[in-house]
Amino acid sequence: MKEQIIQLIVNASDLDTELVRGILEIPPKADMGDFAFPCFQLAKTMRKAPQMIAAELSSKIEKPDMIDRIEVQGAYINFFLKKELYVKSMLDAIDVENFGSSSVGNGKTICIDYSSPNVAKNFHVGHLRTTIIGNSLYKIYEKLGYQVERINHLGDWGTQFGKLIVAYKAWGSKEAVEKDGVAELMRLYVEFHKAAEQDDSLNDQAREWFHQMENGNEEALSIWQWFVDISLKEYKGTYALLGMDFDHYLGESFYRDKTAEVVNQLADAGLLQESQGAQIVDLEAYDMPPCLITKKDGSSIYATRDLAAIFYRKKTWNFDKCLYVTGQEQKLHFAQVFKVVELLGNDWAKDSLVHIPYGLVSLEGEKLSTRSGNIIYAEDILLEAIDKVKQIIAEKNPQLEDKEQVAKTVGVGAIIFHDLYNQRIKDVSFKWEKVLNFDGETGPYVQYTYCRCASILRTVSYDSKAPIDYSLLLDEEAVALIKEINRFPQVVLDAADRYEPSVIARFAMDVAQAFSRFYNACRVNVEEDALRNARVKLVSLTKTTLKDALALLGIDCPEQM
RNA sequence: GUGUUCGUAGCUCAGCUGGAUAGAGCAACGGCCUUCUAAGCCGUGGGUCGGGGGUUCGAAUCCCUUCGAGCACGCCA
Repeated sequence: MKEQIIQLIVNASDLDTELVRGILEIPPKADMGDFAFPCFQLAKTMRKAPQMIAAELSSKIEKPDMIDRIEVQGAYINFFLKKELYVKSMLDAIDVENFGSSSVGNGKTICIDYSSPNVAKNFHVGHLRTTIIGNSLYKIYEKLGYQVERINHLGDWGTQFGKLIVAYKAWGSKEAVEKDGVAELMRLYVEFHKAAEQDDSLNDQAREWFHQMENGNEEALSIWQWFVDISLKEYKGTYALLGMDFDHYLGESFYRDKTAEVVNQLADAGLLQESQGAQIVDLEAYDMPPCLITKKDGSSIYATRDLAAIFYRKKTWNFDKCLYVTGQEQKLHFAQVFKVVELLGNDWAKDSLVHIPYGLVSLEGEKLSTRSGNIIYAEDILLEAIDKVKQIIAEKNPQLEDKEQVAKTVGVGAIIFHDLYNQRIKDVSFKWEKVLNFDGETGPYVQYTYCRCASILRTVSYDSKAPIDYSLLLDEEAVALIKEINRFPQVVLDAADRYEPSVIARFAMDVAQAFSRFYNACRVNVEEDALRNARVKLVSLTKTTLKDALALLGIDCPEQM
């Protein structure tokens, strides 16, 4: 219908079709019409007051049957469509099976590097963000037809393992590590740092053990592997709770035999310079500090391993894009690494390597830090949320079946939604009372709305094959809901373009709010068959849209709660 | 110091590829459960869009400047 209006204006004005398409907009409020054509920017070329242009242009437009009326308000020409036809055209355009899907990504591959926790360290609120954002981007791109490779680039290599081995040998035991897992490894790590402050020789021992690891020392590697396995087991428990998974666990250790080639390439290309004993790539020409490639002792650093990973991924999956979901504090690091890739003659680096930063998580205004005890584990948050949901169920819906499963779906959904509802770049101040609030703009609200839809479809009898009389869906609330739902395909594309899951979360909220208004204003279970069938159709469409939208965030919907 | 991100209602945030009286939620107050789940709906109050310039017919939105906050800036990742 938009196209038809564009055509009407073009016919009446001799304006360029694309120009008209660009100007035509949807008014901020329903009582201003369904489409609006502001004439301000035509004033310059037509050398007339915009109000006059609007008046003259509107008088030249031949009003077809689909339009109820055309009104001029100032410089705006407002088009009011015949609601019945508009509603029908919107609903007909929706292919329920593939609503929101697209083929724009067909034949293209996207690698997403996310979550990537540091092995032997606890999985806290901050890690939750990259995991949840990355997972949502995966769902969004999959919806658009892309082949997506989910990569967990574990921090499983480096000097810290030398430290851990020293600490384990000095103060640890097999039993304690097996019993307490990552928590015990963290304790050993902290213990090491305390002791190293007094005795610097411990640092030398640690470096020596890491050196042994790099040289393939069996004892060192078997302890390291054990620590990795223990950590991974815990992380996978958290992933399972979140309902998330990866296609590849390829940590930094995977690239340890692939960094030498990168260094050689850089040397051959004449990009390496020695500086204070280290090897660097100078990036002054690009207004950036130098990128450190090898330390003065010759060993590789994270930039080197990131470079090796990029080339490995390009070779293995020939990605069209490779996304990095990490904190915004790493912005400079990725800018440097991407530039180095480009300087090696890889033109694709410019468009296909993308850092997706997110804001810092603080705890009640204070920085997260293990040492001061300012730390909250991801799993604890999820379990607290689930527990809170159980309490609410006991209070509001004690006869509910499947209480455990519902509590998990709603509790985890609340945490994920809370994390994705705002723009990812915003810093987050973690507050329990916010996270555990399930009223208003929250995941449980959207899920609750979904349950209301499900409940109607369960209890109301209707004929799913009966033809729908669209003239019965003209209540203000119904039209508003249909307009909202209709945005879904564009919303998914916008979210992908901006790498911004919050766009989807906001959309889910808008649909849920529009439905709640419809629900309160329009009863579905009415006597008249035709009206009941029409409204059920809308409820059913709302239900699948909410489910699909939440699925793009990584959130499930219970049928009852 | 340099770079970068952010600054919108008491709080948390939408809106930012320029357009009609700046929108939600939370908190406060007042209504709505004998009919589809009240984790809901309706209403009231609450804003110099950090400040100042500029571009424009039009700026929360673009540019400059200034103030404030976070983050980064070589051998951690």
